Amino acid sequence: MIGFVGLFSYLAVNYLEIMLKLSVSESYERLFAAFSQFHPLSQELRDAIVDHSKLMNVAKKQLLLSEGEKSDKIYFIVTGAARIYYLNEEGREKNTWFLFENELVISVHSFFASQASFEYIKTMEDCSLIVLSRSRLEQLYEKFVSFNIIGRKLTEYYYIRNEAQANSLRMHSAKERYLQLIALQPQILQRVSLGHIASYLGISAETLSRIRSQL
Amino acid sequence: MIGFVGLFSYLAVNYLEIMLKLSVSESYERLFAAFSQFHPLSQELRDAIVDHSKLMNVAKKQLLLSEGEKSDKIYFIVTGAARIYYLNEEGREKNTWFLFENELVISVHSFFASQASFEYIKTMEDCSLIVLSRSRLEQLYEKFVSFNIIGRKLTEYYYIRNEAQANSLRMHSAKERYLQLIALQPQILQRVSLGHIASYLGISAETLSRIRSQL
DNA sequence: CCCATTTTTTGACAAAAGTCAAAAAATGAA
DNA sequence: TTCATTTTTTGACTTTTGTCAAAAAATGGG
Repeated sequence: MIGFVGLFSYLAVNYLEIMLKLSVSESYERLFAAFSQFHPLSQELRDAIVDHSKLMNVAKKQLLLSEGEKSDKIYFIVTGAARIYYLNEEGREKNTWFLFENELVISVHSFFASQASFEYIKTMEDCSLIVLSRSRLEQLYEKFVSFNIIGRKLTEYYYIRNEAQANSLRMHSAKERYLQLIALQPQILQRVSLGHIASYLGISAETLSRIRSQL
Repeated sequence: MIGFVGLFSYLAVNYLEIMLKLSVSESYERLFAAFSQFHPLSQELRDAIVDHSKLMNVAKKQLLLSEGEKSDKIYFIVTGAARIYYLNEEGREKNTWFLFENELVISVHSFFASQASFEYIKTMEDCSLIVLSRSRLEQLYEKFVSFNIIGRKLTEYYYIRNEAQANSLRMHSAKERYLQLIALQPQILQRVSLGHIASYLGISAETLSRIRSQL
């Protein structure tokens, strides 16, 4: 009897996963939707993007980039979540970004400047990702000049977010940063542990716990 | 006798200023040199940039942007220096960037996102600036699609710098940030007061003074 | 459902940096 | 050069956040 229940729940989980899994074309539709917010994409460009990239599934807690490597891939998260972190002097992980579905993931310093990375990228959940190598991306920029419009605007968009985060670290106390986070991204609390959130906010887990207890 | 000395030194200063002042074409050559590091510029594009922009001289301590305004101009510093700052809750100026010759100046949040600015831009020295409005810049992007390549790469370049600064604030102590600054930009100490540098490093002037005294 | 593992909380104390006030030093306009 | 103004330094004390250790709570694989 227990065997049957076990088998049933196993099948049910797989069924759920199949239900949640997007087809290849649905996945690319999401990428194109994200890109076309900035500038329309020709069918030819869409086809070239599909040709040059690949869709892959990655389990949770898998490294997409390690310190010392050169980041030569850009990821679009179709489903799932990832985080970017570095190791401080004592070897503790410090998160700098959390990224979710419909967002692009790179290590900025490493990818844009072709330098060895000082940061790590790791999935936080099972992910479906569209992966494009740096060289393939550059080929697309060369072949489709108007793709540079999208590239420019996407870069501007992530730049703004980066600035906002940097300014938040400069301008606000730990408590204000936490309140800002739950006001602007409340879903993050459902998907990310408090320890990870604390390091993202630039504070210790203990300090975050104390901030939360006095609210 | 004192009158003559005074007159002489007055003339000498003016002579120096004239010597240092660049002609219009020399000024634009500097802009083009900065841009062509990323991608060659056609003569047609160069002409259009000259047509769409203007060269202006601004005295030191003049505001280029105030809080609440929409930043709709991008500045290229031909000569001089500027700083970006915001006012904290107590109304104190906090510097976020120092910018010098051959660098572009915008308020990222305001310019890219067309939002009212929370920051100020002020010259720190007499400046010679090339000014381009946002709408003119967009016209250039539309008319010269390949200009988007330059725009994209420039945005990537400043994005990297912004990330590096944000990471420096996150990863290093006040003392480390100061040592990094004098290692990487020693000239900054000659041109910017310690009070301004302290707020740029995210510390009080007193803390910077103590860091310096114990070196 | 259970137990090992991970995460979060709490307490006591330490370290880093801020604040305020006053003195010292540097700057710059007449 | 001189004097007023601005900038920098110094001392005493406070605040914020970090660290270490241990307990409590939550999670998740078998």
